[in-house]
Amino acid sequence: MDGHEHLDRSSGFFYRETEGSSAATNSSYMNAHGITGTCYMNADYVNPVGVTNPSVSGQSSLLVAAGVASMNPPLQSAGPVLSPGFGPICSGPTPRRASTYAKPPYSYISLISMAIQQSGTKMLTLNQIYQWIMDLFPFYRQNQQRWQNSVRHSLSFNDCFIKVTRSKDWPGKGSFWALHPDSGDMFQNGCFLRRQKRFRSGTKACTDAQRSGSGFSSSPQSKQVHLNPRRAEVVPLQHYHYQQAAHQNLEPNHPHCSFSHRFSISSLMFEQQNQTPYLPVTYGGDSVLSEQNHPGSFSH
DNA sequence: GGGTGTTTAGTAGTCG
DNA sequence: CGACTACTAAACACCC
Repeated sequence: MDGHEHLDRSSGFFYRETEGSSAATNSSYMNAHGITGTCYMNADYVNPVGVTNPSVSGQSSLLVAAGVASMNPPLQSAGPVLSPGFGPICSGPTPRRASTYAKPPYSYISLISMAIQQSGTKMLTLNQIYQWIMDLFPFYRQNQQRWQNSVRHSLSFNDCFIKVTRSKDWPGKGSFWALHPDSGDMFQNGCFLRRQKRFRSGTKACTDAQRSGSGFSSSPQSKQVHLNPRRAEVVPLQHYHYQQAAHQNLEPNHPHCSFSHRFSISSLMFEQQNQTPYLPVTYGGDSVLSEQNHPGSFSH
């Protein structure tokens, strides 16, 4: 954190201290209650700066569905900041333009999960995850060393992420990272704001047999699988993820998910499939999604 | 050498 | 209040 920006994980709101305010953590909560600071809602997370490709609308719809952003964030609005379709979120006394980007209300685990899930191959390299996060959330274009360290830590530390090592036939830097097949119910109601429970590999029902025949061979003592690009091109795991997601918490009609949360991946997928084609955002010619079928071709 | 991956430690917020 | 979760920092090893 910057020491000036604070996330209220319970509400999903992000608070920014006014200039000159103390960096002490206590003051942030005074701000959160509207005493001295300004409350920003989701529409402030993504800024169109650097977005020049009109195809961004597709991604915008996805983000709006997630409650993340409008591509026209009310940075200069004088009244209460509105969340798209959800009414006033916070009515701080002196809303002011954000000098920097607000931190998204997602944990790193959420961000990584979203990046992986929305990728065509359901697995990304570390650098691809970095890029996805930075492309969607300008906040993360700063202090990269700090949050990228946290991302690496999250990938290693959390059992919900599995490392897919490259085969010798597929050389390159770094491994691919995928979601554990049984990690689908981590997020309450599919909401990415906060995990319902921590995924632990000890509870996993995914066996080596499930992975066998899919191009993956599992290392029994680690959360590592091996990718054989000749054999399966990760498609089976991809399907497995889709089915897992669709029939677990990601399905709006699932008994454990009686509503479609606006921060849920189901909302993202619904928007993507039924409203606006999910076109890649292009920054400097690099496409976030253009390499969906070519995970190894993503380079920056 | 830089990127990647692992691990440990400390701190803080959330939840039951 | 304790357990859990998340974030951050740091150190270290490995690999391309």
